[in-house]
Amino acid sequence: MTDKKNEFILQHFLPYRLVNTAERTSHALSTLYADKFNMTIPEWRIVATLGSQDSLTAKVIGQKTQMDKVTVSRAITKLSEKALVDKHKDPQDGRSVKLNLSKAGWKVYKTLIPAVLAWEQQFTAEFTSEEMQQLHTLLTRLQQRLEKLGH
Amino acid sequence: MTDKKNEFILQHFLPYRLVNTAERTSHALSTLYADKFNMTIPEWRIVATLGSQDSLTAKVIGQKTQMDKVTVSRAITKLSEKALVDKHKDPQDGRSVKLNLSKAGWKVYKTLIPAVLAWEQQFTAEFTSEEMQQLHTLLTRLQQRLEKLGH
DNA sequence: AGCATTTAGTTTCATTTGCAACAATATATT
DNA sequence: AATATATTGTTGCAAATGAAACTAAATGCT
Repeated sequence: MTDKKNEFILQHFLPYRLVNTAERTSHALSTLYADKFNMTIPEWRIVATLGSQDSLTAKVIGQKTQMDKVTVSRAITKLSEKALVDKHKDPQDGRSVKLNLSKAGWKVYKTLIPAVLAWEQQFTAEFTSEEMQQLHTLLTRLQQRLEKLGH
Repeated sequence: MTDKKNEFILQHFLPYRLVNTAERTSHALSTLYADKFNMTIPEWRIVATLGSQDSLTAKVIGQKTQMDKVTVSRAITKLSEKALVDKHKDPQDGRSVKLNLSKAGWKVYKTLIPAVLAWEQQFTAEFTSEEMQQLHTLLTRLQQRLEKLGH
């Protein structure tokens, strides 16, 4: 009988499982904003962020969404080209650009939010609210742990 | 007083939280195989997979690791160039290639596994085994849910 | 056997991504 | 005030990625 005690199984390895679940979730969700609105993840995140709080700079959006400034910059350029966000210079700081959802951007936002919330509802339909609470707590603790380990 | 009940907050949205936690975890872990061994995620996954079960085809590896066949193909090419895996034609099927870790591949595997397990240990150090069990169960159920929803 | 269909893996192409270098502006130091 | 340093955002470049087209081999069908 071979010794299985020390065997490493990728499919049981937490980082792999996290990434795999996240990727599949993300891909499933993306059909909502990609198929209908031809938006990428960064674009969706920016629209979602500006929807809750208007007039943010690219920098702040990067901090809030944890995205690289290059990613944010490029997504903003696209959203601006699509006329979903308006850019206007910050009078306080000539380097910054303040961003707002345009009328069309708000329309997309107001369509998208119910859709993603409905999807999340479906996704978590079999979880009790205690289990959801558990899941969120565990994710928070993992993130805190990452920070403690320097990431 | 503004109505906050229906406000959408990206940072509380489960898919975002999953992806964010996973990305950060993955990035943290990648220092182990990227910095020292100059390996990508697909390469690491393939080495890890071949370490537990030898003589697999690219197709099987793709199924086990949930990676695209293109990704697998390219990672195998690189691993083969680096002489970490040996390719040899399947005598049963001329289209398939059977893959094995080379001597050097095993050496990398034997170095990497303890390192990633140690890292996982650190990462989850503050979780009780019940909490780990909970987390794994929740991830499994999310994945089952994704499948049920067609993903 | 001969032809169509499926399958394993590779290549091509277009897109995404991140790091590093950069330009423009703001802040700190002297 | 002048110069150095830091910060915001963009661009260039190189690597990673995935969809679709492709090659070669195997299987199914007549």
